[in-house]
This record gives sequence, C-alpha cells and structure tokens, in this order.
Amino acid sequence: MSLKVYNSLSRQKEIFTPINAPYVGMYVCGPTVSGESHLGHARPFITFDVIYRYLLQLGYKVRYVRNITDAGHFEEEGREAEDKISKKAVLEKLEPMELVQKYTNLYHWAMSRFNNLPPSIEPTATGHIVEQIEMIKKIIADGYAYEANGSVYFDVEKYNTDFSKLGKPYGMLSGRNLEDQLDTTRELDNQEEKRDKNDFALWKSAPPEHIMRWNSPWGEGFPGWHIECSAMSSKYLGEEFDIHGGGMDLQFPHHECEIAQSTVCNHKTPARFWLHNNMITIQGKKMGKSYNNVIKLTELFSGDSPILEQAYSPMTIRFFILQSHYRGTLDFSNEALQASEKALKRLWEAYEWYSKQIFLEGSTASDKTLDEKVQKLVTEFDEFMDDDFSTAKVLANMFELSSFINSIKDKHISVTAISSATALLLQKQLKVYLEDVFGLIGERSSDYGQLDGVLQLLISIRKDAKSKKDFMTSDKIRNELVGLGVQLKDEKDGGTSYSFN
RNA sequence: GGUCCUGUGGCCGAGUGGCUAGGCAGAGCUCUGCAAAAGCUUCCACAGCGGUUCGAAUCCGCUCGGGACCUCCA
Repeated sequence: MSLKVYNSLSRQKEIFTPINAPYVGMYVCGPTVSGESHLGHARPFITFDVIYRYLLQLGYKVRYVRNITDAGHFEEEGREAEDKISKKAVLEKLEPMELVQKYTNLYHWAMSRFNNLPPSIEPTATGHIVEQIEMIKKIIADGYAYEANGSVYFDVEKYNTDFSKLGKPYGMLSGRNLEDQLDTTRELDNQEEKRDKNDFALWKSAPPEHIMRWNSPWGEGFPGWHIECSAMSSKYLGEEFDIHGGGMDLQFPHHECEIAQSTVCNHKTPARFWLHNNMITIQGKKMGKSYNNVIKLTELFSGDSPILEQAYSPMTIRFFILQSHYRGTLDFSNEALQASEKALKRLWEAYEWYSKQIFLEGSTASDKTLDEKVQKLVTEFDEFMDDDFSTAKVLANMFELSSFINSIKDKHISVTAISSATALLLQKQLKVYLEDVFGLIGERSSDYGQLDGVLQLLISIRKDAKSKKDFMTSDKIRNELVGLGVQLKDEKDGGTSYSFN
C-alpha cells in the first residue's frame, strides 16, 4: 500500500516518494495579512493540515513551511503601484507593522480554533528581504531579469525560449503557452517599463508615499509578489523539495512564476508534487474579495452576518470541508453547514461512547460476517487516505461504523458479535483518524467539570421527581435545560445522559 | 477570445464501466410516562441527445447549463 497524490504538474495521480525519506519538505502558501481571513481561506489551511497530519501518521518526518505575506502585493499592477498593506494602514491610521500584527494574531487565533497544527516554520516576507534581493541579483546575473527605473522585471520570453528546450516552458504547471497569452491579452496602461506584457515584477521601486520600503541595489522599494515564496522555500526546504501546496487560484500566475524564478536560480523545478485545493463557492460562485461574497471567520464563529442563519463552530466547518474531496469545489449554504453540524454530533457521540468501552482481549466473534465487515470498513480508512486523501470516503465508512456502535449501545447487537481484536482495532483507528489525522476535537466549555457537577445534580433531582411520577417537575428541568442548550436523554439502562446542542 | 473544470435524488456531497457511498431533510415502525436520541425499514438520481460496449453516472461526440484561470485572490 502506498500513498498516491494528484500532482497538478503531471495532471495525474502519482505514487508519493520523498526525495530523502523519511524526510518530507512541504511548502504551503500562507495568508496575506492585510485583512481578515474568510471561509475560503480556511480550506487550504485545513486541507494541508490534514495532509501534514497524515504524512506524520505515515511516519514521515515533515518540515512544514507556511509563510506569512506581510509585505503586501500590488493593488493593480501597471496602474497604481501601491502596496495593499500600506494603503490600508493609512486609512486606518495604523503603522503598517501594527496592522500586520493585528491580522497575524487574528489568523493564528482562527488557525488554533480550527485545531490546525502550527507549521514547523512560519517565515515572514519582511523577515527575508535580504534573501529575496540575493535571489533577484542572481536572476539578473544569469540574464533573465532586467532593471527599469528602479524596478526589476523577470524576462518571461527569454526564459520560455531557453527552458522550453529543456522541456520546462513557462506555463508548464497551469497548462498554458505563451503564444496564447500574447494573442489574447487586452491592453494595460503604463506598461512601458516592461519589455513584454508577460514579464512580472521581482522588485518594485517605491513611490514617495509608500511606507513599506527597503534599500536595494536598485534603489528603495519592495519585493514583487512571487519572489518571497521562492526565496523562503529554497532557504528552508532546499533547491528541490517534495510538496508545494496552495489554492487553485494561485496556480497561475503565482506558482508558475515561482517555478520560473527557482528554475533560473537552482536549475531545478522547486517542488516535485504540486497540490492544489479547489475553491469554496457560495451560490455556485467562488468566494472571494472581488465578488464581495466573503464570510469572515469571525462572522462564521459568531453567526454575526446577514447571510448566516446561525453561528457555526470551527469543528463544524472543519468537518464540512473534510466531507468533500479537496480538489472539488465545495458550495457553502446554511443548509449544508447545518447538516454537517448534526452529522458531526452524531458521529462524535458514537465515537466518545465507544472509546469508553473496555474490551477483554482474546474473545472471538460470534458473528463472523459482521466481524469481517467491521474490519473491512476500518482497514479502508488507510486505503482511502492513500488515494489522494479521500477524507469523504473515510467519513462515510465511519458513519456506517457509528450505526454499528449505536446498535451495540442500544443492545440490538451483542458486544461479542465481533472479536475483541476487531473491537480494539476499531477503537484505536477511530481515535487515530478522528483526532490525530482529521484533527477533530470535542467541543466542551473550559469549566466543564463544574458544569458537569451541576448537571448531575439536576439529573438526580429529576430522577427523584420521575420516580414519584411528578412529571411536571421532571419535564420542567428537561425543557428549561433545552432552552439553555443542554439536551437530556433517558438511556435504556435507566441512566440519563446529556449533550450540548 | 484563449486555457481548463464541471452538471449525481428536496439539499450537500462520494463515485475506479457490471455489485445502486455517506450525511441532512421526508415517511413508517420499535423503544419511551411523554420527549430526545438511537435502531430498523422506506421514498427520491445520475442535464439532454447520439455513439462505443454483452453492460455506461462512469468512455467518446454533440447540444444546453454552471464555474475557474487568463488582473490581487486560498
């Protein structure tokens, strides 16, 4: 059994083999901290967190690098060479770095609520200006970039001509060729600095009002959009590393430019496997700033948005994302999120109950067929994950298993129907997958211990009332707790359990 | 205009040519003082039209619809 992943570069599933097993280098494009993260941003970070966790689970020693873009990009290239971050800073009367800090903190807060593991290294663009300048110098020295009025541009045409001969044309990742680009572009203003429309900026001269600026051999300015990822990935992962991830919308031009820059500097395509997650849509349209249809994560968690019928917890969103395959689009709707919320609750309750059961070793299965079925469902977890991280299929199996678990709980199926070995395997694999690989956690308030005491007291009072057939009192306790978000359930064994809605 | 993806039941979503994922919602039953939850059963499907095949949701073609990238974008 071996892991297969879909490589955007080859457009097919390939067996994943690290360059230097057991070490794996993975780079994922992180956020631009010029604003709040929204639901769309959550997808790559959750997707690649699960990929990271799965690689760790397989025993790889992974260095996971995810950058923070805090140097800003151009608002609209060629027209207004303005830094997004410094522009907003002026509007909000904040220091650029204060703004960057604010949104970085918010981003980290959201990541931890999603229970995403922190990356091994989280480099910032502003912390690597020197490396970026060095890289640009090298590209100029090799003849693939030129200076114009204090800015530096990458010569795409020359790169394409030279590297096409080596089988590495510009556009190899996104599957487009330069001729098509030339034929179909519309006119842009103020392009005179560039020799060719396809050229992209490596270094941009800073206009006087620009706050974020650094000294360089070409004058004061700031780095272009693509160079930071090339500089930081090669610094921390080497000239050639295993996995490069990001959203599909970064494939062109961002990742294409990264490939060009790194290939010139290191004579190697930087990453072997390029993984791209698809977009989250809303009413069929991509969620994105330009469409004005984003739902910020803070809104999602609080329910504070006209689009939202209620708040959705981070785990509901995580589960929602895991229920689809990462390369397909995923459509947001209240209905879909509510379905995920209920589904997760059901799954989690079955899991928690089963994980508390104690199985004696050495017992055999009284129902061989059922035993085999359970075993099959559990062993398929690995097969599905190995098939390009098919989390949705694993979850489907888990739901079948939770029906089985609930049947044992309700005593429709005997505990001894399956062997203790199978039961222990199920118990172990549920934990491994739900908690370690999928990164799901139970959602409990911090003062849970105290609350539990109070609830047990109420349950006990209600039990007394019930035994005296005082249903007025017992129903009052149960109904008012529902109003507070606590659901009491009278179990078959005479006990009473509760869950938070 | 160029490049590419996609169209699955009321909704969300898996689907490697043959054995109809799964979730939510709906219906019935069981359990229950009543609930809630759970279990069992059940309804509802592969955009349309051709073709290949013994057999197609899955492959091919056309038509219609939706979307992405080509500009900052996860």
